[in-house]
Amino acid sequence: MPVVIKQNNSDALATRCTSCKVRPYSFCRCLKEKELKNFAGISSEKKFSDKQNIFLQSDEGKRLYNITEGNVKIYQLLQDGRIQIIGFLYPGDFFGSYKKGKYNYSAQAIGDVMTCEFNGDTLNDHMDENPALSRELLNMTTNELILAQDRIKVLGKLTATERMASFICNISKQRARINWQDNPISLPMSRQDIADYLGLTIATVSREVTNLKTSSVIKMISTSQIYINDKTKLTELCN
Amino acid sequence: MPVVIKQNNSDALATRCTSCKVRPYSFCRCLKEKELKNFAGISSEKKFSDKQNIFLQSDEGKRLYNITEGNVKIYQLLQDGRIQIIGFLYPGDFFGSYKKGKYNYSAQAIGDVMTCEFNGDTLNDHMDENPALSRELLNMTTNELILAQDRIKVLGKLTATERMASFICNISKQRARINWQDNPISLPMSRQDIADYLGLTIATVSREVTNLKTSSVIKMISTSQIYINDKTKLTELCN
DNA sequence: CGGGCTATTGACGCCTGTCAACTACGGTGG
DNA sequence: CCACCGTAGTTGACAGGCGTCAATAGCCCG
Repeated sequence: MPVVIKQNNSDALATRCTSCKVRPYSFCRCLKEKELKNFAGISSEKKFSDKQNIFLQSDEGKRLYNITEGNVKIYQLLQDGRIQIIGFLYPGDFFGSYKKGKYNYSAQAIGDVMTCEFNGDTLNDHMDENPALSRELLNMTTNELILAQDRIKVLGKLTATERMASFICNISKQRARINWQDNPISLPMSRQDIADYLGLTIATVSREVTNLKTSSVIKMISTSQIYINDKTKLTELCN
Repeated sequence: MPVVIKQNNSDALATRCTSCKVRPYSFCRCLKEKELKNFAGISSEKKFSDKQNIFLQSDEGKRLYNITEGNVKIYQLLQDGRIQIIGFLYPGDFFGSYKKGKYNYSAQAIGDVMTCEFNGDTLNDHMDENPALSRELLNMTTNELILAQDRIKVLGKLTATERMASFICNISKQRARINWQDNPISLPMSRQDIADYLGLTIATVSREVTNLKTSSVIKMISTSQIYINDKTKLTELCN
């Protein structure tokens, strides 16, 4: 079970949102300082540990989560057990649903994860009162849609080499966006996760990493630490 | 060049939105009757003919289009000419962008198309005045995102047979959603378009259609008219 | 009836999947 | 501190699904 970290007592509420490190990157950045304490009151911090499911696609529920620390994968399962990872999510990203019905994917923690959990109904009420909130959610959902459309192109047309190259490129860009080190980069997810994300197999992913090493486009600091030697060449490989 | 059909004179404005057949399926359904005339004033009807580009990915612009008649494909081009069709759009769907910068895809008419064109700035202003509008756009964008995520699964994990089956299923469902005949169904797009949509080649698409015919899951009325004989079997093939 | 485009079908090859063996690494216990 | 073990990643051999290319068939329209 997820762990509720702090009770919503007044002290905690006063500082939780105002001191939140990911606020500049999450949808709550649209709120004014004075609204934050109130907003903290409608959310609760929840912690998840490695490989713990945050929710399943089959769950009935309307909860929205904001990642404050760690990484999350969202995925869909096919009947026969095949898995497709829809996306990797990072601090500042949100996921879940504020509508009734089943979720469109399952969500699982990669390593330790800290989240802000919102009830969909409560969030909807807030949107009614504060139009800026729905505008910001519209903005961020539109950005998500753009990312999803780019992924459609990757999975529909790119070769294994191109998929791997664009994966590394995109991780690096994402790190830069939230002001983290963008080279070298650490990969929090396993090779199997990368394969399930790129529509490949673990063997192919491994081979492509080896190829990138051999052509010295990248250098492996460790299994999960990549240093990009030649950004130009990497970008070319992305097509 | 696109053809502007009606000048925004007062008579046309009074009836254009109120008599619009796709309004129950498009984002403007959130507007009240009395707001419609005003809303008609910020849009203009534009017509496009077969294979005409509505905009290119490289265009600078912020225009949003609502389809009132016909079908549109949105697609991305790779450097070397490979094409990935991101989606087929139908009456009631919207596309384009209300933010500054380049579009995320190109849009092209499939057959004759009638649209409502909005200027992004004007639409943004309207969202400021009318929060219901941004809520509705949020709803519809969220639905788009769900469709895109399902497509990620299709392109990442499904076999050619499964892709073809789910394509036919989805078209049928889409027709039902806007209260059109859902069996038999007409396919407005070419085999090449279907291939570029499903991440396959025209040869494979053709072979899969033949397989579905041979196993009498479907029957071809003409090249572009499919009758679904066995919906259960078709659904099973989708996984 | 003929020309041109689109769709179908066949032959063949390649990219990536499958399966399995091997290697690297990290944690645990003696 | 090191031997042991389990998990994760790499690599090789082989196979198969889908792409490529080309020939044929079907269809629309003049």
